[in-house]
Amino acid sequence: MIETRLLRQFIAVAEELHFHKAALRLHMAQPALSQAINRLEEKLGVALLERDRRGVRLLPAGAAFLETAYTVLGQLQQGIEHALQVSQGIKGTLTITSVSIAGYPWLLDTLRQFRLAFPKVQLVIKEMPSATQAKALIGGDADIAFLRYLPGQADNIESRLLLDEPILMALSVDHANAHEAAIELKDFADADFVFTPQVLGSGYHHQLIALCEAAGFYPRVVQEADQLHTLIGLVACGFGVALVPASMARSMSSDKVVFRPLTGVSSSIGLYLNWNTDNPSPLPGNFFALLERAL
Amino acid sequence: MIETRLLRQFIAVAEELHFHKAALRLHMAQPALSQAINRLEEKLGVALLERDRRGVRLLPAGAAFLETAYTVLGQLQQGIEHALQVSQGIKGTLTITSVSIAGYPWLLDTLRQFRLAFPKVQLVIKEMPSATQAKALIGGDADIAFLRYLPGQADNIESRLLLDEPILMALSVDHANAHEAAIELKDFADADFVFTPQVLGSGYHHQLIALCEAAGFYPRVVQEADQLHTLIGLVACGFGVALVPASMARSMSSDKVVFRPLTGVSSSIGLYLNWNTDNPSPLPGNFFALLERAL
DNA sequence: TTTCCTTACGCCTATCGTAAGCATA
DNA sequence: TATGCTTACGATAGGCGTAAGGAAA
Repeated sequence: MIETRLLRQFIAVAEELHFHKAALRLHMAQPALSQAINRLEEKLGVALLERDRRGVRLLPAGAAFLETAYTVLGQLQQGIEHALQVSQGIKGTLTITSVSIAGYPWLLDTLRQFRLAFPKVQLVIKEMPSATQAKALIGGDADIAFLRYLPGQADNIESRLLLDEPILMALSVDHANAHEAAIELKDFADADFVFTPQVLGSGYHHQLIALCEAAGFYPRVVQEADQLHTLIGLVACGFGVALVPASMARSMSSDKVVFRPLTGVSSSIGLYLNWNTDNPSPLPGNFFALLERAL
Repeated sequence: MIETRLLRQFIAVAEELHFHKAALRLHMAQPALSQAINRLEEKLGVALLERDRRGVRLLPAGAAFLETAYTVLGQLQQGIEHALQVSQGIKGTLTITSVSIAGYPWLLDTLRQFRLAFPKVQLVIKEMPSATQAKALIGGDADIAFLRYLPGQADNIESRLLLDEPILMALSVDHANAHEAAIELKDFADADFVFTPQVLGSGYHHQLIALCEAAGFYPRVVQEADQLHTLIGLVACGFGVALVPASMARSMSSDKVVFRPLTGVSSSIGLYLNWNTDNPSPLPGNFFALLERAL
């Protein structure tokens, strides 16, 4: 196969068009360079240079291969530098999954700071349900996950509770209870609920169901939707009421929906930061350092 | 420096994620491969792989460098094939210069056939005055030139007379002599002429002046223009008359201009095919083979 | 005779293979 | 004990240098 040493030797000869001068540049003896170029031509199966009394000239194939030599060596050099920067966390891709980000200004702020601090790092941000996030994290498709529950089992996943936020009842402004300052959950035993779907392993869904059961009823779900902001939309349209984290109230202000705290039940839901301890990338660490300051 | 052998060895390990299997693929002993990868990592100054009890895994820098290894080897392979095709005349660039091509259907036909026969060859066609063509040919900026005279001197330029065409007088249809079947040149001693400019070394211009002098006068030039078809335009507008090769009459039919043969003088002008015998490209030869059949 | 590339041939060192070492399950 | 990577060390061959060869001006 063609070694890069041969490419460098060919470049020297092609640029000097003089074996002796090229050999000087390469700090080697001229006959050895002749041999090297002969080897190269033999390996390629094409004559690259024409040598005669008038000197050395590039043949068309030689001119074409010179371009190749330049690009190959250039790309290799670039690749080396790229790999160095990746190892230092200057370049690379950081994939972050999260539940709806809009409710957490400190997270948006950290993302913005990260982009400023590491402009060459491509930030991939994916909003998805907690269960999907957990799979992505374990599968190596995500580096950092902001989700609703502790994934449990997998021993290479580490978690940290970032915050514990109250659960609010979202009501249409037209709802009978819309003007009460606080809500008694048990008053909603017969209400129509809109809910996120029950996905296997979705701690969020389970927590809300458990909350209702503690209040003495099992919620009647009239409509499901994946995204919390879709739920809010459904509430606004009068489909029913919804239980949502307090952060939603901050990000989804609407004149058709009101958010009311619950009384009589201990109702809160956590937001957990999760990461894979086997992930060898230095990028999550860099991100955590910025996150620490924003919290 | 990083040799391509190291790249291939790294690719094998990165794909197998198992030193022994990779060594088998490379037909070498496993310890030697360990050493090779260690050398690579040392040369790069970055760890590419993580080896421990659980096996071998790619570090982020390793994943990045794997991409580099693929592209570098791929580009090298492509470059080798490209050089081969260039040497065979399948790929490359063929630059042809010519006087106005429109009058020579066989030339257009050959160009079309060449494109069909060698679709990967980029045909560069430049129309320019003969003197400029000669310079381009000597300077290596053109491979083949169709021009009006023998460039002389330069001993690495070879010429061939392709055809010798009559010179016609172009007249406005309103001209007094427009309805004569043939023209006596000496009758135009006092006529207004439009002419190509006198460029140093332009045999074409000299030939036409000599023609007039043989008829006993020096033409009064009222307007100059570079391009023959511009001259015809000027004739149509009534600027004067012009002497042009017969091929122009074929390509520039106009109801405002008539072309008349000259009587009483031996008037013809050659079209010469010229090429540089030092040109190592196989493309001109391929072109000539097609040209031969079209003539 | 000088210039400049190639051929001939011996030497050297980078790379390889074999064998031993070491950690883990 | 088996697996799998590394270290140690002797063997080898690809590539280099010196010297001679050959063609042209």
